[in-house]
Amino acid sequence: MSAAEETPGGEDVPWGEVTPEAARRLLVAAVEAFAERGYHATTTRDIAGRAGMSPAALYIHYKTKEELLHRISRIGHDRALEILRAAADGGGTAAERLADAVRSFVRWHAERHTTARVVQYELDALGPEHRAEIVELRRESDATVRRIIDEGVAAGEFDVPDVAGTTVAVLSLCIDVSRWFNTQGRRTPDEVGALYADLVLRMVGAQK
Amino acid sequence: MSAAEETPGGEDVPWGEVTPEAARRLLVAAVEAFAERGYHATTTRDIAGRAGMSPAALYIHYKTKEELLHRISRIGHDRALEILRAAADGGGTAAERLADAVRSFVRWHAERHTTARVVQYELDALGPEHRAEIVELRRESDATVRRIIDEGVAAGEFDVPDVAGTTVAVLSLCIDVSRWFNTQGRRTPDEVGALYADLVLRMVGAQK
DNA sequence: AACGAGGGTGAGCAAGCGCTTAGGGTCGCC
DNA sequence: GGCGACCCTAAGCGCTTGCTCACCCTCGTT
Repeated sequence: MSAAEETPGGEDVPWGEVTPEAARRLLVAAVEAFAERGYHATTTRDIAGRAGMSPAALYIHYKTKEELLHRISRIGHDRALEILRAAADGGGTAAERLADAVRSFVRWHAERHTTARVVQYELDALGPEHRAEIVELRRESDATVRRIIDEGVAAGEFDVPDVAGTTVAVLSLCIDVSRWFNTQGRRTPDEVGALYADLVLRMVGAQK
Repeated sequence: MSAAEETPGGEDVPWGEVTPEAARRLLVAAVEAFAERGYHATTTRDIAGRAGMSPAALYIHYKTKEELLHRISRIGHDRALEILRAAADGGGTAAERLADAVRSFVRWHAERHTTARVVQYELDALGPEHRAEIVELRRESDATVRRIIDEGVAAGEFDVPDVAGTTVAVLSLCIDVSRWFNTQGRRTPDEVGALYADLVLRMVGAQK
């Protein structure tokens, strides 16, 4: 059920669900290129070159450059939503679930910040139907976080005057990690996740 | 000293400092186009067309398309920094100054979200020297916010375990407003500014 | 009336784009 | 060992891109 396959060792293999191997190599190359230069500034020749293939090889596995972006975006959004739902459906108080959601969501946006950058910031490059499909997934992410906050308010754990606005702010804060996070930087994904979980608990007025 | 000229009536005229008028029309057209489609997806023909001119007219006023982006980015960053500094240098407690900074900074990112989107998200499209110049302005924005938080901690107003990390988070939160804010949406720039000022005060543990 | 300067245009160049097509090498399978 | 299925490539088509260039129109000045 997971969006990422696992090795016998047990760790995640990103893009493990993309087969055959040549198609996966192209997709990984596209993620890197899109993250570095943006979708429109990336050429199909560049993608194919990074995957060690000729420009024409791309079109054996994908109909268009936009289909590549869509596949990346779809898989990434599925994974992000899965992470949020796992936290929301976990046990514990609303504060614990919210902290858990933010921690794992932020960690993903930091660790996979190349993927996340494409997923979160290249939405407008998708065609209309593909964009609509992705927008729907985002709505579900929003609803998942909002539900946790709602429950925290109902339980008296949180003090939140504006649930809808706070939900947008929380998600926006987490997503933007993929823009500024740098692997060379001082903080690890775990540290950023912990910091952000703390900040978000403060935003919702959870008592420590 | 203001980055925006004023009419006799007193209200801001954005891009008022750009002359002559034809150059300003082109720049405004470029801001709209870049915000809608992104820098790389925008053609010089599109920019000139929006300004009611032929493609060649653009090159009378700007050497390259990149110079247009740089002018936009430079003016926008100057304005953003000016807003932050005005709040930081204003009177009152650290909490009042921080709330003021967030409120006006967010309001600008919401009101001028087309400009802000270009300014904040098209940094990578700049050439190396131009990018370096803009990165330096961002460092100054960061330092300005950090100073307010530092002072609040020193005065015992705030409780912030990680000042550097919290500064990044606060700026990131504000900047990302330009990505999701929609003029058609339910909230006014003022409302978002007020909400975010409240959220940020909670993040730094300011007592109400 | 002549003129020079500066802001504008129509046409188009060289390069690069997304994508297609004809064909070739390498398999497993009978 | 013959053969079709599957990947992949070299070459290139039609189009768009950023940008240029030769020319022109509209001024204020003399």
